[in-house]
Amino acid sequence: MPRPSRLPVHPSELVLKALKRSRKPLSAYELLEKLQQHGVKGPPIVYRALDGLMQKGVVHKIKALGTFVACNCAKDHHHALSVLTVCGDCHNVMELHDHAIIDHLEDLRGLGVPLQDHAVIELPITCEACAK
Amino acid sequence: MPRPSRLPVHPSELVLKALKRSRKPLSAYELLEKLQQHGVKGPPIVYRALDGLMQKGVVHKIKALGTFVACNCAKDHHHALSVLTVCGDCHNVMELHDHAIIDHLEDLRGLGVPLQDHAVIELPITCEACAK
DNA sequence: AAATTATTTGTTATGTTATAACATAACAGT
DNA sequence: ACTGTTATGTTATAACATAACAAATAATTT
Repeated sequence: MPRPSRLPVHPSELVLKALKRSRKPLSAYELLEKLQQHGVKGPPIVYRALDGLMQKGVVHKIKALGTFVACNCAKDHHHALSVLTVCGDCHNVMELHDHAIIDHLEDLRGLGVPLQDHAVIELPITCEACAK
Repeated sequence: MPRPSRLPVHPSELVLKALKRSRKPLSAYELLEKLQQHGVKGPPIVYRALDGLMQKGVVHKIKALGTFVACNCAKDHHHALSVLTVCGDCHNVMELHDHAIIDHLEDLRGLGVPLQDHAVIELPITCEACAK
């Protein structure tokens, strides 16, 4: 039996690039499908890559949908908090960078809510397009 | 009003009671297991009951955990917004009834965020016990 | 450098959460 | 009681996630 070969490119690079190319959030299995052509074989590889990227804060999980997005912040720009809107109708996701909003949510700490560092807050909305 | 069911008791009653009895959020499959003795046979019955209860606003889904809780508000007390804290460590969930916090989150609308009616906002926290 | 150990990466199998698809029973209006 | 509609029951499967193990790389000791 031939020895199994390692992947030519590191999984987390592949995953991050795929997420950046995608305009919408992707599920782990959508990522897997896309990356199979690059030799990625199973879910654990994708999930481990996602875990690492989430710890670095460059990828967020959308819990409402079970999908993942690349953070589209400027590279060296670290929020204490990430804020995502999720439309309940069309499931579109947007990351908000408006500091008025981010700071407003940070203010919850002052009201006694011990928010996690680098917390990701999902706001269930009805987007303008779906409101009509 | 739900329609009579072939089961001795209507599924949504069974589900709601089970959730109220439980001190912690339950998954649909935990509910199923508990309710099998009452004749509930499959996941869809549980999920449909949960959907109905969520529409009425008496049950919330914790998306971060894939579990469900009974709203412990006063019966006739309807929030425009529900706020849950979820500890990332111990996964404890609490529903907040502090109006300072609820109103603060409502204020997001004034900042241009078209929050859904009866939106459920999950706040990722580290609870006091786990902070140590 | 070789041997030892720890860590990471790859793979298989399985666990968990949720819904599709279809069948049947209850109600409303005729 | 027939028929259309909707709620409910059932089976099967889709979608999401991780446990457990194997193999390879990296780090550490000798």
